[in-house]
Amino acid sequence: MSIVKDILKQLNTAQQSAVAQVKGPVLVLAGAGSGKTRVLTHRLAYLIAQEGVRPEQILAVTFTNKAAGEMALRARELLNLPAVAKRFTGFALATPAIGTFHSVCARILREDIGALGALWNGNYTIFDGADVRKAIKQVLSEAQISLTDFNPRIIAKLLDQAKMRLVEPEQFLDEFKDDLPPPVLKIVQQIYGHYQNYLAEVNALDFSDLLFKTVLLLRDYPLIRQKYQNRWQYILVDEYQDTNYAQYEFCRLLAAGHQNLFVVGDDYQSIYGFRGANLDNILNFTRDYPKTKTFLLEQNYRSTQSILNLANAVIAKNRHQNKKVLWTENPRGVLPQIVEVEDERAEAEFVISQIAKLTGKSKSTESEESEKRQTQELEYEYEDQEQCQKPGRGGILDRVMASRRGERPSARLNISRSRPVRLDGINLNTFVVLYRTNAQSRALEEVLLDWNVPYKIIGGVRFYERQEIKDLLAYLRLLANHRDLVSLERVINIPPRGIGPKTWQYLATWLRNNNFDFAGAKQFFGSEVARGMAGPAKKVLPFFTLWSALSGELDKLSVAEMIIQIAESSGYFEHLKATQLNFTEREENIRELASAAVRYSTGRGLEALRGFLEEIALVSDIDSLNDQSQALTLMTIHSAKGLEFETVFMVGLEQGLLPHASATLNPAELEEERRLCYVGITRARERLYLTHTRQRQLYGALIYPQVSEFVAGVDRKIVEWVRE
DNA sequence: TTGTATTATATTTTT
DNA sequence: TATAATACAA
Ligand SMILES: Nc1ncnc2c1ncn2[C@@H]1O[C@H](COP(=O)(O)OP(=O)(O)OP(=O)(O)O)[C@@H](O)[C@H]1O
Repeated sequence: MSIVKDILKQLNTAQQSAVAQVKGPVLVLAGAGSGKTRVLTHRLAYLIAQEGVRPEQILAVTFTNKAAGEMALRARELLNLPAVAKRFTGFALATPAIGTFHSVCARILREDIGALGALWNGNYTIFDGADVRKAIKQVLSEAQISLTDFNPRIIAKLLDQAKMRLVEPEQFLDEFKDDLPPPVLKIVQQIYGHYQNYLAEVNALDFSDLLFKTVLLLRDYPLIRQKYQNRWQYILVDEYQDTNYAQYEFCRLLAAGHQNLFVVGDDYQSIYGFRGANLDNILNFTRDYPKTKTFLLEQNYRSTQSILNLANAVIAKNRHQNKKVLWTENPRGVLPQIVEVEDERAEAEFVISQIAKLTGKSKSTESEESEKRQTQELEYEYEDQEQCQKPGRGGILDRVMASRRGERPSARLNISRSRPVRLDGINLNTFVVLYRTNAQSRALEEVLLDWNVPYKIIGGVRFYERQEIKDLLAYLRLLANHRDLVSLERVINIPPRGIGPKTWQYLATWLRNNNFDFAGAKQFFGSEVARGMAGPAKKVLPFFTLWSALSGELDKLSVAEMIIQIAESSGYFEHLKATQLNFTEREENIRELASAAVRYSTGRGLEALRGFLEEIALVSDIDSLNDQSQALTLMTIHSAKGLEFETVFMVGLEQGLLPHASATLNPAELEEERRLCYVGITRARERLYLTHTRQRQLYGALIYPQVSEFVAGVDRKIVEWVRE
């Protein structure tokens, strides 16, 4: 069969053997850029084309939604199927289930959470961190526990850890006795129990619950377990080194029968320890699955020899890891540079001037020298320029950034050595700036703005976290799940209806005592008002009238229409106009939310609404990254996982930043920081610049950092040390 | 109840 | 340094 041949043709022999190992557990353990993701994608296609596996029998788990989309697209290409724009939105026939752990679990729970016998149903709301903290506060105040003694942030973190370790409230005392002193332990356990009850009452789940509850379903309910074990005969998992215990159990339970579990990963790249990732999942895979066939991929296709040399030198200092060989046939390339600059602004200016030099837009002598050093790969950058001129349709974030950039389509630069340089016509997408903390993006942003360089920031304050967006989403969430008290509290007085804490307490209690009967509430408060009763009834009645009108229209309107309908009929737009100086911008954002809804689906009713809300709850900023919009991308090293760029700038290579100050004492955390450094370095295909400053503004104070211990003292044969 | 002013507080990475 | 929590006046 020629399709199968084509699939295998694009792989080396080691990759081919891994792809063709159809049955049983398979571990692909390999370094950065060795084609792990490629192997996973090709295996997906291979199973269908060669083995005749029905697509819907395959589950592929990726680390981001974006990776899921790309994998689906690539697999269809390999199978000669026409591309479809549609995303994976359910467990459809004739398509494999491809998604993140969270999105796959969210869908399982939509179908089956009712089986748990608690108050949750398929319309559940997904709580983000802010919602969780509000819920915890509510629980604390009900239990009369002092907020100052038990910081909701810290509680949230503990409960998150518990769930990632599959610890239920009853087991909390045993499992966390080494982590907390006894009196605290006892109280946190109580809070945990109350919190879970509260979530059930308001029909909500937090991020960790998505996995936690799914694993409980699979573990304790044989019929459900069998259903999914039969549904997915083949399970593929990318980035396995960053799975936590709950995810490990999820895979183990699903694969328990057929054992067709195919995982790929790189222990050098485990960087999500703070999210419960357990390196031992991958290191002990062969012990947990004795029949495992292991494949090592040792050829790197991404980076130049010079970049790999540095990467290997950095990671060699770690102890808790498998030894791996990584080589490449790629050209030696230019040496990575470690550049010392004055401060964080100079850091940003270095990035800009270096881009100008590399793309030959500068006439300065330095740039000619550096041009001479370049390898021939630069050529195709120029070819790409023309095609990439038009700014892409892009996601929400692109639009937001574009509007922030204003009307200036081209970038005019003044390099510090005074010659004006234009950066237009340059494909900025081949560059990326990586940093350890989001806060570092601020200085970069300022300088880029000064110099009119188009940029986009991944992470930080996200579009969906803007106030007006959260307000509108709260209305939508309430329509999908009217028990969601956290959303109700948010919108009950927006726009202002004269409802403060007292009336809110009264209303919340009434609803909880009356089974969240909104129709009943409207009647009850209506009759109170009719009887001429003063007090809360008069204030809350308009809200219930609004709610009943909106929910009556749910089936008639698309999500986008509903968004506008809410903003208009609730008086939200007017409220913005009356109270906000930048109300046009905020109104624009709301209309942009509506466009996002259209892009998701034009369907009507609860089903469409639920899907849209789920999508929004689970998107990460990185999902909006596309290569069409012409802008320099800035992101954390964490977000860059799995990506590659021709030129990478890593900024802030300093003690205290990378490794981060909070990790320098603990050897395990220090190793994770070093892996983070390794991940950053190995994103680069051709050129790599690591910068560090002589002085930097940190939390208001001026500090004089040392160069990062990860690169300090690296041989001049491996890196070029530069002082600006 | 609402809006503003002051003060405290924590500043790593994210689904 | 920013944001959140709190206090107080209108
Ligand atoms: N056999 C091959 N022939 C040519 N190019 C390949 C081959 N295998 C992988 N590549 C290329 O190497 C690069 C890295 O591949 P991929 O992203 O799959 O690696 P990875 O191991 O998942 O990397 P990482 O662990 O860093 O995320 C990609 O550009 C890919 O197209």
